[in-house]
Amino acid sequence: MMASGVHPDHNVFPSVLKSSTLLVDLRFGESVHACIVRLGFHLDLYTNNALMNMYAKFQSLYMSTCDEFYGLEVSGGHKIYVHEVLDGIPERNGDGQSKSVLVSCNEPNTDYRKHGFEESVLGSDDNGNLHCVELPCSDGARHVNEGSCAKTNNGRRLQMDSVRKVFEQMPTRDLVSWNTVIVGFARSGLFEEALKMVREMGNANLKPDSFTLSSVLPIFAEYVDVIKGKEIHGYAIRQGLDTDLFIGSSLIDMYAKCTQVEDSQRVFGLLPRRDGISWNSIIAGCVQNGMFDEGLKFFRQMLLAKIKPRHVSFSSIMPACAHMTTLHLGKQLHGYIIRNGYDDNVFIASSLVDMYAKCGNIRLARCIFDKMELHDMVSWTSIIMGHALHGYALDAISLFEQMEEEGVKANSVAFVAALTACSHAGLIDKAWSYFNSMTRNYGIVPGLEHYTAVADLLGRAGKLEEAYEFISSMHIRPTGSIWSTLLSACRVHKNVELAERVAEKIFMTDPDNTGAYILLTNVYSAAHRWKDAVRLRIHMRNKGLKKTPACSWIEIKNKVHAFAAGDESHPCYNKTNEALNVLLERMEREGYVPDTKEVLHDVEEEQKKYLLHYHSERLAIAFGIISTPDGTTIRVIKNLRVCGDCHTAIKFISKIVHREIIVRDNSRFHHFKNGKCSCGDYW
DNA sequence: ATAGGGTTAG
Repeated sequence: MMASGVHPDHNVFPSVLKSSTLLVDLRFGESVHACIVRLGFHLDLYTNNALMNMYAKFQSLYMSTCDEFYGLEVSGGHKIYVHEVLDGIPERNGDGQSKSVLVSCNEPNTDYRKHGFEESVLGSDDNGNLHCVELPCSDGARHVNEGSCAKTNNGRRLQMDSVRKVFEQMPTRDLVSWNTVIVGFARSGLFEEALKMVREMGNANLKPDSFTLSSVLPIFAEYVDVIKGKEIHGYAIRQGLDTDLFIGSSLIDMYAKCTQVEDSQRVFGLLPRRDGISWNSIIAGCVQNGMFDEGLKFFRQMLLAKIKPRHVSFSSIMPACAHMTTLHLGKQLHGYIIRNGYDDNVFIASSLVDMYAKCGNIRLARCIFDKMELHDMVSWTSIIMGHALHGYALDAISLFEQMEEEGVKANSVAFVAALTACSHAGLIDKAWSYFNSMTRNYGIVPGLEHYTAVADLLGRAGKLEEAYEFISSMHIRPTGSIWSTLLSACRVHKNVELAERVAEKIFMTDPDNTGAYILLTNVYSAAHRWKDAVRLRIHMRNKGLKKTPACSWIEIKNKVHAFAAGDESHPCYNKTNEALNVLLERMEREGYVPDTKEVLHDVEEEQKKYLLHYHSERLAIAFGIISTPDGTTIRVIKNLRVCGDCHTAIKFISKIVHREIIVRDNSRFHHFKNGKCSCGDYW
């Protein structure tokens, strides 16, 4: 059209700009922008709105490829967002050891010095929300590394500056103009600037509409600020917008991210109409809050409502299968995923890798991982954690190294996986090197998970005092759960004195911790301190604390079977029992001597043997053996730690029946084959 | 010309 000499009118440019947006062609868009200015259409409302939309889309596209955009997690659920590295600001010390960075935090009045930044050199900027602080770049720079800043600097803000410039030179602005800018800021993580625009919009006598609200709500979801989120909800109700489909799903998501799933459900229940996204918001909301059954229930209801699951639905629901270790469900979903051609999606593939690993099939997990075209940090982390979970520490470590070679930068979760691998294999030196490198070179602040992995490792390796010191010197308050890992190590290494000290720590914050009582009782029994063991049992009974019976599950032909010691309700109980007796006889002939030390002393020795032998995992294994004569792998899911005697017993069983037996306890899978376990005697 | 939901963590 231009070549033929016809002059474009103001209707042309919005379409052309939309094309450059969809073609992801920034340079073309910029030349169209030049053309607009040259022809004098830069005062046209629609054209300007389209221009801003284009620049904002490029900005969010850039942000979605930039992992560091979310910034740094600091304690208490807060995050520091690194916005950009400022050039041209004189370094205070002049020794090249610091860099000025623009940051903000979702916690007001943050003392950045606490998080490894030097004191603020400029204070807040004119927005009142961004802070210019100095980042020491020496070895002491624990919280940000230069790489993340440099990457951030390349694209961050540049396109949003263009949006702002267009916005400022507009003669008139309508709701769409404001909404476009607000969405742009919100999706680029410049939350405070987005909120500031909402306030200014009110000053310009424009009322936020459904577009505004559904763009602003995700900010409060990210901030985990349910108070502000509720204010928006209230405003939506007053405007009669609370049943809007878009606002509805952002409300569901906001409440769920603030752990108030009941409110999510209420909002969902009041929606007059539901599409795939509203369904997915409620499903994801349940799953993210650990309500797996509820999530599955909604997933089924969605299918019944004839809403076709979208690819997002699968990555939302898969973690439910992973956590509940329902392999048959996961497999069914996998089938659906393949039939719909969703299997090339990174989110879905990663969730499948995780699901198969958690359900005990690391080979399939690896197979899916190897078939993926692109590996991102999450898929790497899933497969590393999978190998760690199965005790294949060396594979996990070599995968971690491969990840780094391919230029994928580890984040704090990836380090949890690496440290967990080390912990399960007793690789102390390797673990320390990861831990130190993480804090020094990656700027990651160790969280509870990292500390737990290291403490667990030290404990398992018998370095009990060192573990005690390590936990005591953490920069965050130790929780009952991290002390529990040490208590359990005290049981393994039979250290009564330390066990008492550790249990004391646990009871200080959680006097009703049943697990801790049981562990301590076991320690006393193993040390023949019967009186103490009994005293503790009586104390527990007086407090009304009951031991939850150990339970094991096994999946045979798509059906889950549960076994608990002393529970005779399974239809095949008698046959299972018989099989177990035959097994015990053969085991004893092979040299198995039951370790009855931790069983209560007031039981006859012969009876102790049987109490031990009718442990839930052995019932499940016996059932697995008689139900699958074809010799396939037996996979048992157990809800407690596999104790020392179980470990020995299952080794014998695997040798006698010549089968691979995989047993999962709370923390990992043990692979038994030919009388050996993948984790050796190091359990 | 503008809007909402997803994968990894003892």
